[in-house]
Amino acid sequence: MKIGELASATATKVETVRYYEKIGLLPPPSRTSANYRAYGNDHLARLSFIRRARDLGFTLEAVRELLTLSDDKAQSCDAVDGIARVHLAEIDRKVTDLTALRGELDRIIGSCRHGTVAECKIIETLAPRGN
Amino acid sequence: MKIGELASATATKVETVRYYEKIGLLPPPSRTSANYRAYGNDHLARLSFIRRARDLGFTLEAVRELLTLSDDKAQSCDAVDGIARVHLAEIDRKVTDLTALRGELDRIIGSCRHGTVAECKIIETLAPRGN
DNA sequence: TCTACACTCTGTAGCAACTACAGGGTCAAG
DNA sequence: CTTGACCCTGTAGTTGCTACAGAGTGTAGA
Repeated sequence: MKIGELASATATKVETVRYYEKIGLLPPPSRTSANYRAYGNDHLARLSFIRRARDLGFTLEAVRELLTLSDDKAQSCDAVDGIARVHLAEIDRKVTDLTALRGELDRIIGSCRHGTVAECKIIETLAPRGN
Repeated sequence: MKIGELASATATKVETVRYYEKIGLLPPPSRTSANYRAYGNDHLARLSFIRRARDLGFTLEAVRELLTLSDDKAQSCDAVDGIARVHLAEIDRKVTDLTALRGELDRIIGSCRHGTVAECKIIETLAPRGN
């Protein structure tokens, strides 16, 4: 499989595949005589794993750990569970923050009377001291 | 006012203040004989505005536009309102995405039976083809 | 007066996670 | 035999800072 095929099979850009190789997330494949990368099914599986984890919002560092863990089949699953739980907590924090932000922004926008900038409540809110 | 005072008055790092100057968000202040930056109240007001907008999640590009708009007091407030609404929509999108993500991650974590990695449902979910 | 320490200066490099070239080489179809 | 789609390497850009390095300055205490 050439890099373009691998990329489209995993909805990844070609540059991203090369990037993953460069940072050691995807092992370097063998090369054709023309120096093209030649991928096998193991690469496809690994890249699918990476993409799926990324889609779930895991950082590349977390993905790296998950990959390492998934290679040691005999080990306990708890480390995997731990990484996922930390990530879940992080998402919860972000949702909370964004929701609070959303509320404030909504309030500010609601105060807009569509007059001139001089009377603009949005600008006023941003510059509490009258600017 | 020296840069350190301005920075602590606005809960900003000194490097960030210099960065805002470099990208043209904060006008270059006059200098003391020792080449130290000397800020006035206008700088304080402008930096406060920037920080507040950043806290509300506006990008620096949006902040730049808001600053430009706030300088033209006679203009209509609608452009300001528009920027804020676009930003609100963006936040809504993020919250929606994160909430969906959260649900999926929660489901995955809930399926963990705390056995070995070989039977790990989390890993299995990430690598649909059995890895 | 000396000296220690906190502050300031410029300039550059680093972070995450890609993305986008530039400037070349390769391959298959028509 | 040429056109176009691919592939290669390497570097620089993105956002919004943050962290140095290596220098100068200002001030308070001994």
